[in-house]
Amino acid sequence: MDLRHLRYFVAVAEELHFGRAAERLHMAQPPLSQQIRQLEAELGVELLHRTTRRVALTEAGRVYLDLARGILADVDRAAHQARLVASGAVGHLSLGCVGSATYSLLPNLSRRLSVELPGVDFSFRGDMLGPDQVEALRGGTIDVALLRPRWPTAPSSCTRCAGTGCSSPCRCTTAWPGADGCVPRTSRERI
Amino acid sequence: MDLRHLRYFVAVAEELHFGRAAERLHMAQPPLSQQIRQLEAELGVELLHRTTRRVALTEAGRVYLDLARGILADVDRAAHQARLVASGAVGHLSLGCVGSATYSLLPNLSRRLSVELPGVDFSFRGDMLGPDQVEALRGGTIDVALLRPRWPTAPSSCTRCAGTGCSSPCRCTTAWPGADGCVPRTSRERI
DNA sequence: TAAAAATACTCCATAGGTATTTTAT
DNA sequence: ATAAAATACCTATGGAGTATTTTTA
Repeated sequence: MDLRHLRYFVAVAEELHFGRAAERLHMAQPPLSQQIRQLEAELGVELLHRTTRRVALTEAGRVYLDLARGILADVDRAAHQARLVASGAVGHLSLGCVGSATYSLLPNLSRRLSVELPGVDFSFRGDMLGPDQVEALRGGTIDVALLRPRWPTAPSSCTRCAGTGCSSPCRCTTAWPGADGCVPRTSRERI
Repeated sequence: MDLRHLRYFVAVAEELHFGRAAERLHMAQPPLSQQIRQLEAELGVELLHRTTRRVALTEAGRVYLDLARGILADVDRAAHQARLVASGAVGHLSLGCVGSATYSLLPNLSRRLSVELPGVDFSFRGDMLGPDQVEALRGGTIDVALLRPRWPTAPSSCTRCAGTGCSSPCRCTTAWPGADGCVPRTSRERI
């Protein structure tokens, strides 16, 4: 059973004439007759009652025509939907957010995202720690992490941040005396 | 685009492994890869992100998987439904009924039909004349006509029934003297 | 290095075409 | 007598198989 069978059947059922249906399908009449017979054989049901002079839908044919049309439309819709999701216009997106930005940044961000990407269903998780967000990103729990970037060359020997990057007031003066100020850009600057 | 593409994609998406999916589909791995590539090309969408070591659904793939499963289920349901209708267990049936039986016979009949064929949606037209029922049968307005059978050899020269058959009290004594009683079986007897 | 997907090719099943016959009006 | 579906047979596209290469963890 193929979509081809459904397409052919719909054409014949709409034309009620194998010749015209074949023309509409850009094919010859005999293979069309064959495919319809094949469909009926697979279903074990006569969909079209035909003499050489008249083609008519059976009751089962009428019901199947309706369902076949729906299926063909669904196939098109599915393709369209997949393209929409791939383009990013619709879908789900989960954002993780570090504690300090949860109440300052997130409300405005979420409002603006909803306007710019109305097809996307956003979910936000606030008050997450940096390492937890990395973990969640890896595991797929969140798609986007909002966190402070680690100071590029911050060493794990830093006694204050242990290499994960220091937050605003810290300049690593005691922890990392060699650095010329460990002040990361804030999340706000990145957006 | 074929149902084959959907079936193959569902198998790969469920196994997340081309080799195992091919095995499940009783085919070799290379043609399966080809068909998936072909599906993706037709959609213009990457459904599966794959390296040689890992196969993962994309977001679009997840959405399409859901829709594809639904479509495949609908195809099966449509076949099943067509078989049910062809078997007579479900569908529509329209009965025409002659005037005299409309109030005596029809109520019991409809009640019993609803019980015996619960899947069938009956509609009844009462108070129809014999010739109108024949007309409606031919035109497909009704599927079954309930009427009095014409007396097998009743001549159209009968001045009472004009050949359509006489009703109960008539014995054609004046109209058709040669006959030995023109008493048709009643509709009740036929059921 | 090994497991697994991709590539390259070959083959054959079957969808589709052509010619003809059958059938119902 | 004619229009249209069915039948018979042929062709060729493309789906599936086998062997091999490529890739990444």
